[in-house]
Amino acid sequence: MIDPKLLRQSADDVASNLARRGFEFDTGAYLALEERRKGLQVETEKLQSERNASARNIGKAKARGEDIEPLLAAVKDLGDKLDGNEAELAKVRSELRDIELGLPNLLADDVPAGTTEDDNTQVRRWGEPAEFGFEARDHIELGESLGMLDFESASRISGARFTVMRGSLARLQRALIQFMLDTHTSEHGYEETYVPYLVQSQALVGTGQLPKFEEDLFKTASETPFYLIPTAEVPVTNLARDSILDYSDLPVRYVAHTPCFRSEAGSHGQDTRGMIRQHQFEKVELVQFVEAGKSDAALDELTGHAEVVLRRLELPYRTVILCSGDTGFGSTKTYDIEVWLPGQQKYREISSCSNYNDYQARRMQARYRNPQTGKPELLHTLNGSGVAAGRALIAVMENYQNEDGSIRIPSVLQPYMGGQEVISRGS
RNA sequence: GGAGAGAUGGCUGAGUGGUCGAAAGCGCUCCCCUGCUAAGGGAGUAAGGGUUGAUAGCCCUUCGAGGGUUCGAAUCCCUCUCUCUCCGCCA
Repeated sequence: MIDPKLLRQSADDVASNLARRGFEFDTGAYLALEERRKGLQVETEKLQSERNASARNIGKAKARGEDIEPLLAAVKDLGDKLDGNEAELAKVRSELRDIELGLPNLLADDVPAGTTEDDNTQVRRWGEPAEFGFEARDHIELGESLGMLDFESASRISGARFTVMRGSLARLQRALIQFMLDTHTSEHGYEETYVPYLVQSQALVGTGQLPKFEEDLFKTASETPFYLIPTAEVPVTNLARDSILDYSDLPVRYVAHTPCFRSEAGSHGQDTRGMIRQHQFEKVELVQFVEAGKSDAALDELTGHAEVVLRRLELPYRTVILCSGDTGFGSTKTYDIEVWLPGQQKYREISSCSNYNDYQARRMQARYRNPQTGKPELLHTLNGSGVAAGRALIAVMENYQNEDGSIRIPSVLQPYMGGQEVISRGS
């Protein structure tokens, strides 16, 4: 959520920033509603103040043993008037809130202009795509010929966009997850967390998926519905919800491995083959809470933490900064890390690292105490994939393939594979 | 699933219709005293919001959540959620 004070005072500045995303903010309608809110609130609070004063007087008079009937008569109409005002105010406030929750975050100044992902710009590149002396296969072909990737069974069980993995390949994904968690906890200072995979709507409002993107989520049919998390960002970031962190605890760094569930509504026809785009996938997520003013540096640092994983795995990648039109709803600035996939001859997203500034923190009242002023201030929240395990698995398969269809295991993963060096049919 | 108890400020914990946003203790901050790995004295110390040039005043809201009764509710009534204890069941 954008600071409502800023919206009131500088609505046009906000609108022109949001226009960079292609988002249209109707400032006139907002400000008119805001004027009504102001009038109603002042009026309502005045009435509340009157009610409180007279209630106190009645109490005192009663204590003195005086006749309170005249006093009661005097406040007779106050209650009804107040009820009406309060109801109207609540309505206006909720309309304002609906608008505010529907506004994306302000973009950072250095986000490049653009409309689609084609306008994202590369900020660095690492490694060189390997030359194979044969035609590189994609992960589907590799996995199926190894007998370890089974889309047929998956579709029989759950339909499209699911995967069944077997044997060493299933283990390899687990190895990747373990390796990533260990790297982030022991080298990058993250605390490992285990969090719920089912959350209530308020948590998703806090991180920004709701109310706007409900169609992307899976929802249970229970009486109070649960949503399946689309990313660990949701439960992990909500750890700071409604709390005031000690300054000395900052920066807070959490890492979590969770499955992620996405309906992929609206992406019909995209990546229908293979396990690039699934309803369920594994991801290791990095989350940071930092003090205001330190989130820019933290984003660079967090992105670097994700990149370390790919370097250790010796997977060629490039890092791009998302353009204004491609930056996510709540993000002020996002770096995507794209890994080289020989089977597609393309760089594909494997991590997305974003600075949310105080946008999520305001939605969930996540604060820290400023030691200078002693007052609570909104945290800045960041998150990024460190990295998506399913896609990392694809990247390893395709980049480490041999001509005979076997797959070498990256050396950093071998300890997690009981020393195994190659995955071949039957092993 | 059954029975019972509870939910109050950073923490512990009083408070059962009328200056209660809330005693006391702990913690924390500042000051004084003391001059030393201590103790003592004093003051302050919830959050959110509105108004405003203002982090000055003033005002509003909040004692798990949501309703209700009342001139007035932390206190009474209803619903819900959560926590704890015991029993049952269970990975």
